Formats: sequence, C-alpha cells, structure tokens
Amino acid sequence: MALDNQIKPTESEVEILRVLWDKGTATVREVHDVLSLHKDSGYTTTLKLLQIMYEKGLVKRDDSSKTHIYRANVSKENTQQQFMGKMINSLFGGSSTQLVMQALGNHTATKEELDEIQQLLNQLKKQ
Amino acid sequence: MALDNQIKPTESEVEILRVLWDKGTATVREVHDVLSLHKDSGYTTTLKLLQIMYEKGLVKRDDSSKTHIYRANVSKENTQQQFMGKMINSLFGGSSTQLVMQALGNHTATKEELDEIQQLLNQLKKQ
DNA sequence: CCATTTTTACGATTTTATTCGTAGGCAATG
DNA sequence: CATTGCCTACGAATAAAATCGTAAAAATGG
Repeated sequence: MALDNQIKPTESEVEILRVLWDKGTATVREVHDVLSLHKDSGYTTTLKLLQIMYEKGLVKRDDSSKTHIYRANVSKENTQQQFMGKMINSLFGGSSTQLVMQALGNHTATKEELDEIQQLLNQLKKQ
Repeated sequence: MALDNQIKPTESEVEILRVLWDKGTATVREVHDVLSLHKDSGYTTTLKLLQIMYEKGLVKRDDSSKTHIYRANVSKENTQQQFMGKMINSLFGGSSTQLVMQALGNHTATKEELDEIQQLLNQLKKQ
C-alpha cells in the first residue's frame, strides 16, 4: 500500500539519486565523479548532500568501513510518480490524460515507441 | 519556433499563473483571494510575488489606474512543455515515451479519455 | 472634508537549498 | 614513523525563494 513518505527530493538530490539508481551502490567519490561531468561543485558539497539525504531517509548507507557506501532508499518509480503527481495537479488540472496528450503531442516518438504505447492502451481498454 | 524564454517560474509563481490562466486578468486582491482558499500567506506576499513576476516578464500588467490589473505573459502550454521537458530529462532518461507509459500505467483514465488518447495515437501513427 | 480602507512600493526577515572551508582521523607508503 | 592523501563531520557562508511589516498615496463613503 506504500503510504509513501512525502519527502520530496530537491533538484540536486534527484541528480544524486539518478546516479545511485544507475549504479546500485556508490561511494561519495563515485557519485561526485559522475556529477562532475556536467557540474562543477566541490567534493564536500556532494558529501554534504548525501549526508542530508541520509538524515531525510532518501538514501541508506553502509558505514561499517571508513569509506561509506550509499544506495538509494526510494525507488525511481515512486519518485517519478511523486513528481508526476505534483505536476499533474499543478499544471494539468489533475488530469493525467491531459499530461499524456501534451507529452505525446509535442515530443516525437518513434514507431516502436508508439506501438509500445498502443499495447499498453489496449491492455487498459480491456479493463 | 518559439525560442522559449528560459524563465522557469517557481512553484509559487505557478500557483499564481494558474489563477491568471483561469481568469484571464485579475487584480492582486483577486489572485490573493483564490490562493487564500488553500494557503495562508498574507496579501503583501502575493503582491510581492506578482511584482517579481512582472520584473521577470512572467506577467504583464495594466497600471494605468491605481489598482493594477495583471495577466499572464507566458502560455500554459509553453509552461507545461517547459516543466515536462525538465522532468523527462531528470527522471525519465530523456524519453517522453517512458513518461507517457508511467502516467498511463498509474493513473486511472476513463474510457473516454482512453479513446481520446487513441485518436491522437492514430494521428501520430499516420505520420 | 475627515476617517477608514485599499492599494502599491520596497526593504527586511525568514526559510530552504546549495556550496564551501576547515579540522580530525585513518591508512598507505616511502 | 613522518608525510601525504583521502575520508568524514560539521559549522558557516552564500544563494534563492517566500513572507512579512511599514509607509505613503489614492479611493471610499459617511
């Protein structure tokens, strides 16, 4: 039933979560190295953010050895849901369909993607 | 071609824009009264926000008479696009299809809505 | 025409998010 | 066993967003 905690990660926190979702586990250094590719903030900034995220419960960590190992404590799917819900409410009058229409209309999708969507649509129609 | 201004409205600014999109034009008082239904910040807060939004170019205003009249200067559609784009990039690996799938899968849509989506899908498939 | 209300302007404060600097610990290695 | 480097902790600085308080001008309406 996932009475989802309403800890909404900030933008910077999402960037970090993406790395963790991708790698599964990572040290501060590893996270930082990935972020550094597109951003230039210092190492201690990443460290601090991970510590804050730990306090918030957004990540877990194994601190049994000196170099701590982090992993996400919120799923990508839930987080997507959370942000999508916010957006649907604030910008699409609560209608997820409106959002879907907008997304479909404005971003080009390949034939394969359209088929994929079609399949899902068929499934939903059956119910 | 809409070389969209990258002024990203903040969350509070979006709330105000919603009122303006809905009413077309509104005074600070009118905006504030609507916001007050779900929020309790003071009148001058709303005023200040509208002034900031004016400086940013998010709203226009008619200040020919004492009580200024505001209207949105960014469209709902563009703003939706802007936020959706951000979200697709930060949470859906750049794939709008992923977002659509997620939205379809998790929020219940009525038969009519599904049909509407189907229609759009058909249209896209033709191209 | 005076008192009250409503409005704008705008600086200041508060809150939240992000960034950094410094200190202390530990471990590798020359 | 000292030096160097990398790690965490954590307070503090900075930045950005939201809120408020107060003053002054205009409007309202007895």
